[in-house]
Amino acid sequence: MSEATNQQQPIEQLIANRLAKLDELRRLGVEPYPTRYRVAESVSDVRRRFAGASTEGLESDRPAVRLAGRLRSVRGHGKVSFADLSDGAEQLQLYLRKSDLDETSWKVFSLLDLGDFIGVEGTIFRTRTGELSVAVSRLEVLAKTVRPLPEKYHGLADREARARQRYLDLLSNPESRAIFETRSRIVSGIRRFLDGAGFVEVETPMMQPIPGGASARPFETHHNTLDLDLYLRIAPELYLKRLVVGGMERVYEINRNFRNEGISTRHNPEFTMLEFYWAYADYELLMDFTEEMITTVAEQATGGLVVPWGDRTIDFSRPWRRLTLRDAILEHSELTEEDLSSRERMEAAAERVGVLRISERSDGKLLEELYEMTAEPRMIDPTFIMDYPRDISPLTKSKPGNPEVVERFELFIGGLEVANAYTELNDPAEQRRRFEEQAAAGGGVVDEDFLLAIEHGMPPTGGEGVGIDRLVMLLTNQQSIRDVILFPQLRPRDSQG
RNA sequence: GGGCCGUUAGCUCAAUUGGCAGAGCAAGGGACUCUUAAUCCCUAGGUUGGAGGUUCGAUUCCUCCACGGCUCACCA
Repeated sequence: MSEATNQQQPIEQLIANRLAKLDELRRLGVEPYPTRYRVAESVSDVRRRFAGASTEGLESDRPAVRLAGRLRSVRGHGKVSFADLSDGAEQLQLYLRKSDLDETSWKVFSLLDLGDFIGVEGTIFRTRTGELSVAVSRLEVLAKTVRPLPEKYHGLADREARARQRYLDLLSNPESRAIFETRSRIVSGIRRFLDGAGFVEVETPMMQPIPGGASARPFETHHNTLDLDLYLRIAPELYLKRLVVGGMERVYEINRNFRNEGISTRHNPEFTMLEFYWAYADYELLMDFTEEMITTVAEQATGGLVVPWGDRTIDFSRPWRRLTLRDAILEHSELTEEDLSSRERMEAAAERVGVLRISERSDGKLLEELYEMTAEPRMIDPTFIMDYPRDISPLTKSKPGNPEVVERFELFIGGLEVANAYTELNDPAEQRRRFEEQAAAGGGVVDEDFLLAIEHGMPPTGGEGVGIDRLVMLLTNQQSIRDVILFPQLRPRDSQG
């Protein structure tokens, strides 16, 4: 047996060592995976409870605690040992003295490995150096860990492993855990804000017969019983508007969208979007509302309004700049009014700034491309870019007196598109013309069911989508969307290893 | 999908011009009753991502493949 063990690969040997201890525990009559171990408080709770307790106070009180957690490190000194117990968020030092423990507990301790879950009973005290610690009197195994964890000091650095085995990343990299805790605060902060403003949270179909509300390529699936092709939604927009028709004047949904496009530092095939619709609002009101919502959430999540972003900072302080798409181009590039004055001049300008496949782009798309190639990366502090071309905004109401420009804004922060909002088109005849225009240009089908809904009357409405993943990136200073999504899409690993 | 870069022990990282593949942590054995990246002594651990090629000799050079990172394209 031991000869065979020596032939094994290193990781197999490390596992064998742990399995041997597990067997030894069982021989001693100790169950390595007991059914339950109830505790009244966590390691973090105890740290908080005794944070201000003095050495002398603890010495006289000797408060008893019962705790469970994962063993993260051990510093042995012969007949005494120090160890760190973690609840995933915080650690507490354990102090184990052979003379203070029953024989089984001391023996069990010697059979532990880093990463094992244990339960301890003991009293709280401070060591000579002032470290809050538990003088352990009783110790139990709660779950044996049979594989070694990443190294304690450097944690897990390999980016692939961090994404594939997120549990190891969370365990060994506190910064990573902090990102996802902040993400949770952002999402709950948004819910609190919208609930407080009288919005109702709803859930609309993920599987749609016609993928609408955006123009990305959808993922396709099929329902067998109905023998029906379905698409994972690329946006919830057209369903949320049906709810506005139905009298839900303030609705929102925070959920996944799916787009079958490329993967990049700012795109994941499934991503989280907030969409909200507000009857009798328009895009100007939405700008005010968005400033308030995001500054509120940013402050809750980060504690301030000026946050680091790479080697720069983002200042979320209000008011945020608002400028039209045209003005943004003129202000942030060498281009002039002249360059935007005709199709020919725009094409020449597009050529100069490096836009590709110019001839395939509509006039409106060309203008947006010019913006993206010049001004967009420079929008670091929050900026509303308003008044988009009609032909790239088929669900948006035109500006009064100017049918070629629509009441639409996008919000840019840190060079990222974070939100997209419109004064919603609610004229069913005009909506039909826009759908037909899109269809003729190869951009999807006319959604008759949606038209049927708004023919029953949709009030004037403002609607907005906010990319939650990107907002989290901005508020946690992460340059890749993969680092703010727990399980980003990756290629399956070759099973051959 | 294209271009560039990367992949070395369980983890974090070294390795000169193509010349015996190393360290720290973790692991195993030993010492140690206030340490905290504990310390000290000893031991073991490698198909250098995979498959080919060049060479007396390949972690190193070449080709292909896998996965990842960055970037470009796609994403009204």
